Amino acid sequence: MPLTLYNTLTRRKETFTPADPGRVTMYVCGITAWNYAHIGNARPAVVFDVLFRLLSTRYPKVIYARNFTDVDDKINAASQAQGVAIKAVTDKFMAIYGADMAALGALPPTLEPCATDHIQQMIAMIEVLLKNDNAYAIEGHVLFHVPSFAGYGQLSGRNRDDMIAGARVEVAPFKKDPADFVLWKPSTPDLPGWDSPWGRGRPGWHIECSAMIEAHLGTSIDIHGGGHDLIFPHHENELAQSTCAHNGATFAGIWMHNGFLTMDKEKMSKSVGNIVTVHELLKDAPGEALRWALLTAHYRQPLDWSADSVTQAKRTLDRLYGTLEQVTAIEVEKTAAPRAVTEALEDDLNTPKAMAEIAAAAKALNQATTDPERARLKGELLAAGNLLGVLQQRPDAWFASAASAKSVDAEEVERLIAARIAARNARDFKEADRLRSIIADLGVIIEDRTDGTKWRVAE
RNA sequence: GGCCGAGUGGCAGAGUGGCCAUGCAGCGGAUUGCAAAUCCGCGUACGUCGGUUCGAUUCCGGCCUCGGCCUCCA
Repeated sequence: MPLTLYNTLTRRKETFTPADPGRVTMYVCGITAWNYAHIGNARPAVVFDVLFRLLSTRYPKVIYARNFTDVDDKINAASQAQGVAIKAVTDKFMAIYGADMAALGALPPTLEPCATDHIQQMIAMIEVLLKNDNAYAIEGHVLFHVPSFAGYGQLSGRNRDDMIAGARVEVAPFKKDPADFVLWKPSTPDLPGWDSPWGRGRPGWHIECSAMIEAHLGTSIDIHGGGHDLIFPHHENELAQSTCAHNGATFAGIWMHNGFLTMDKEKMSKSVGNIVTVHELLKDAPGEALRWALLTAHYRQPLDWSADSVTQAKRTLDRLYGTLEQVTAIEVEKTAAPRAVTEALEDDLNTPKAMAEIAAAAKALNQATTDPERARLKGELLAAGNLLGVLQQRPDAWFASAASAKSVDAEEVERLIAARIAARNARDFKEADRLRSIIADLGVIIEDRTDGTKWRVAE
């Protein structure tokens, strides 16, 4: 089945056809490294990780780049407030972000370029834009001249007049056009800056992505992704710059944007203050449960985050790992994921549908009566899980990590279970039930199976 | 004001012009010493008012409600 993806630019689903099937390119806007990432920041990382996994099963080489913005006013402010070097701030939060995303099961991207390593490329691109009359230098600034690009506004679906009418920012007096945006701006001695033909300065926000894409992926890329709020102005401006710098070449084949995470229906945002960081969430829940919760809604839909969504995700995974635990002894047969799962993902990453099919695969495994059947179905379930980036742990490791989140005295539980087994063997069921009731009071559920008594921590 | 989304059963959340989403929770049954796990089964779900249609949750239009972007933002 062909892979179809929704293209923000055309506002419809399109068949994905890479320019070069031997080298598929994807660029996703990452984060500004100034603080802990919140769970909303994690949504694109997880969503595009699923796409990365899916593409990797279809194409021999997929280059996935996710950038870090490491020069920015918020970073400067954090550096001054904390009295530490800028690089100390960015290094710290890039490392934390990497660890957090890894905990969420996101594979490392092929490339993670930093803005400050590409200043020369940015300057070079700005010079091209100046030469092409798409930009002008004035008072130490270089500005992109929006009217010079006829296609401006296509991506976000707005025209210039609307934008000017709705503008909430004061227009700098030296702008030729109110919509013009900064490519380069002067810097002060106390702030980071680089020498340039226009004096010591620093780049505008949008140019870094254009320059890094050109440097690492090429003039045109197959997929450009990011959060919905980046459509305007960030991606609109990137599109304008890159297209103009490359004489009209198509910048990105497909533009993809994930919807927002909300808290009580309101956008999760640091400025609103209704955020919960991945770092904090990981203290109470396995990363895999957070990942599952992030994928329960289609990526373009809004997703309301709550403690309950995590609990529910965890329970669902408990069930799936429970199914896998039952077949621990069965040797896996190497197979592809069930077609239904793959097809769901090929339809614009319909992860909820894929999850429904994973549930069906687990049910089939539970229903299986012969070992060869179990071996095959186990293989299918694991392959399906791998596409979504879940179910790859050993079941006992999953249950152990879930248990460790609560403080349960494992030795005490084991001792009580042994006592209960002795009571059962003596057919003293009254005593056995009394012991189980004590165990239950510890928050532990036990299961008598043919291969012995297992226990796990209740919610 | 301009542009763009969304409103589905107790909760989460897909999808479709006529038949089943799925998961969690709940109820009944099988199984179990009792449980748990698993399996089987159950619940008159589609914001509202009109229109198109043999038939609409699904298409069209009005309305209501909520959210997003237009400024840094995943």
